[in-house]
Amino acid sequence: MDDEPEATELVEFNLKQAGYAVTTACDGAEALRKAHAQPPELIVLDVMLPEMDGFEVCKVLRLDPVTSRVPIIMLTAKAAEIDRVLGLELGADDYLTKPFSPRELLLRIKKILTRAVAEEKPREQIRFGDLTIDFPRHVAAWKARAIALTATEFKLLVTLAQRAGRVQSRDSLLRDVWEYESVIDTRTVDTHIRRLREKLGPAAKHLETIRGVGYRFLE
Amino acid sequence: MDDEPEATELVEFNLKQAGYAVTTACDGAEALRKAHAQPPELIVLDVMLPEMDGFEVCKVLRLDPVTSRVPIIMLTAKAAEIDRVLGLELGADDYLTKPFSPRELLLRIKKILTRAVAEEKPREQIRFGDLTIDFPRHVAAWKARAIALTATEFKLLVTLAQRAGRVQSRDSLLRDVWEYESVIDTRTVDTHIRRLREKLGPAAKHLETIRGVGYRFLE
DNA sequence: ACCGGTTTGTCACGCGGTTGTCACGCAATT
DNA sequence: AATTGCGTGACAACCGCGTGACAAACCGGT
Repeated sequence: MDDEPEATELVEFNLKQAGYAVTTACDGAEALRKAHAQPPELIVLDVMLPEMDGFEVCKVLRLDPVTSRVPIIMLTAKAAEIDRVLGLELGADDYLTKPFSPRELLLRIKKILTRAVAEEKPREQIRFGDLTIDFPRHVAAWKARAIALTATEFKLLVTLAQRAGRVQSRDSLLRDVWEYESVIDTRTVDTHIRRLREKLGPAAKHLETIRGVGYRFLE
Repeated sequence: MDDEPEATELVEFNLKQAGYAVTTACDGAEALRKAHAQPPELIVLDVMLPEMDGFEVCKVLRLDPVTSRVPIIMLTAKAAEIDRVLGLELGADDYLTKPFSPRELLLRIKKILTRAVAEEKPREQIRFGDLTIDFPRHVAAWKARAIALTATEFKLLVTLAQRAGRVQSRDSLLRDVWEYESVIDTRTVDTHIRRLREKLGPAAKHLETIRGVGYRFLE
């Protein structure tokens, strides 16, 4: 998905050469439509797009449950934008600054895809010591003893645990857990973290506060 | 690295003329040895080589972690080979078909080198000897031992480390770390540098003061 | 539709760590 | 020797976060 036709073709050619199945789109709306209809394993997204820019596309892709977990590699012209791209405001998985070599892009794609399949398995059920989180059953447990959590609390826990080790800002948590109702106070996150900690009891040690930044799930 | 001595000399002469430091090799094995011992910034590689051909050399260079990220320009006689050269199998960054002009070669080299420095930054985890800085985890560590830093201190460290080797004035640090315009005293930077040094302990040797100018992160 | 209990978002308050500032003294530069 | 620049210690204001409380929204059962 790119604005310059020849750049799109170059990427397409190299990816197909490498054995990947490729679908292209020449603007953001088309990209969103195709991605929703048939979610790909990975998305290469240019920031510079006609009409809707790559940032917007990225946000929408993350909001749509169908595509929210698809890895995204962003192509950007300015190095100054990387903080926005990776800083979980957008939540891209990787990025490249233009101009880039096809080889570099292939390396990134390979890396992300192997990581994705490695993470695919334990996604249904995550374990951290005595803490178990069963995603499909919607149950969290401490030493085989179930912990009664509300929907929001569970979603918050899952969101933190899935990105274990990585700091999540309040804004990014609001996006992922509350699916962006932008009118919500960031302090609301605090309250739910507190309730989570109360209910988790001893397992609350996994929930770490990074002052001035956000929260982190400690492994 | 070429098979015909006079062609090698021609390339070598032109590159040195342009101010590059050049090392040559007259066969594949020698090229690999030299490249591994002292990885260059860029490799110009002829396909036609005695014993091991350029394709083989290219593959081995890519497999060796020491040289896997070094850009490669391949010199080839046949236009038909370019797909193989640029594709995933070999992963060269660019190519030239013989005969070519020295000027053309210089242009390609320049383009790739400027691209390489632009791509150097995208790292979410930086290492300098025993000092590790993990951006998404928001953790700095010395010899695998975490260092407790506040939000501002961490941001200051990251800003300095990302531009390692380059001096940063107090004003530019204020802009990058504190983000808003300087309603803040420049001496405030000193205090935070001090606190950083205290907490970094032995790793503080990376933080250098350039009197009258600013601060620099030493590698 | 009604009602009780639960869930959820918001607010005010207070503590404690963080942060910006200043004065002082030393070191380097002139 | 004078001057400029930086490190150091101390301190006060501030801000971010945890906490308790509360009301609105929600949900399931009758």
